[in-house]
Amino acid sequence: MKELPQISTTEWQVMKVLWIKAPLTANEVITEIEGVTTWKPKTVKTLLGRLVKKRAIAFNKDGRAYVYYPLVAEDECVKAESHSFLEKVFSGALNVMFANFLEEQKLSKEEIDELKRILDQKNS
Amino acid sequence: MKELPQISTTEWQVMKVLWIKAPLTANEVITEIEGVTTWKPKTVKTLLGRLVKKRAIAFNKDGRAYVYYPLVAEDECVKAESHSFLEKVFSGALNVMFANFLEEQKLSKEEIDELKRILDQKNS
DNA sequence: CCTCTAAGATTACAAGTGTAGTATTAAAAT
DNA sequence: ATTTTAATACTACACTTGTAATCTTAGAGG
Repeated sequence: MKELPQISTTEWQVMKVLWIKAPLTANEVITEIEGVTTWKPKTVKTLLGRLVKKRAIAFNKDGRAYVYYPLVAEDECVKAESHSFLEKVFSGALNVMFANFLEEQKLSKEEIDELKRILDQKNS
Repeated sequence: MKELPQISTTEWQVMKVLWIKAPLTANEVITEIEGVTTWKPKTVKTLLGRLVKKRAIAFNKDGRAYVYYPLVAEDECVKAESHSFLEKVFSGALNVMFANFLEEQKLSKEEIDELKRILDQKNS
């Protein structure tokens, strides 16, 4: 189990496209990101650079261009973020968190049924 | 519906004691916090000052001492934080988030049953 | 009244973040 | 071979955050 770097909110958006579509060149990442944000290309490059420095991603050279890929696993990062959030907001109380989300959010019948299926599986 | 200030991780700890026990003097907050962290008293005072500046809390004077109380509601803040987290990590996909938490975390049978009860209520 | 204490106010300071712009340089085009 | 392009590298810059220390001042104690 490795040390996970701290990944900021904007960096998460970059990681998410890399987790789904890596390997990607900087320009491909920029194209993907432009669908979702209003960031300038240079901003995305900065984020890629910072993620490299943090060792969250790495690249291979293809001529003058870099082709990026993740070094950290998505589920590890998701787990770490989730833990932080749960601690920060709910002091670790998972059931309180669930109850809260279920209160606030509207779920379709299908989603509710899916969650109940998951719970049933856990129960056995 | 008011604008919620940005509340940092450390500031959340202070807010949590105020939400539970306000009104509290700075020293009372410090005492509460000392049970949970290793922060120096001055650190807590800084956080109280920042929260006042952000208008997350306010105070009344009692002689030379300030007595603090929250200006923002806990459930509003919880909701906002939860939304940010859900967006950042799960791109807003609530069911994915649930499934993930249920995968990772261990829940007692009682907790699972409680969640199912909540789900049943939502379903009707 | 004067002194000391302790409360709040101000200052510190490096690292991280959001959001790019400018500089350098290698490769593509002509 | 020289010019142009465009990719990466460096620089910017204000704000937030974590983590306090020092300064100022109003009461508490004598």
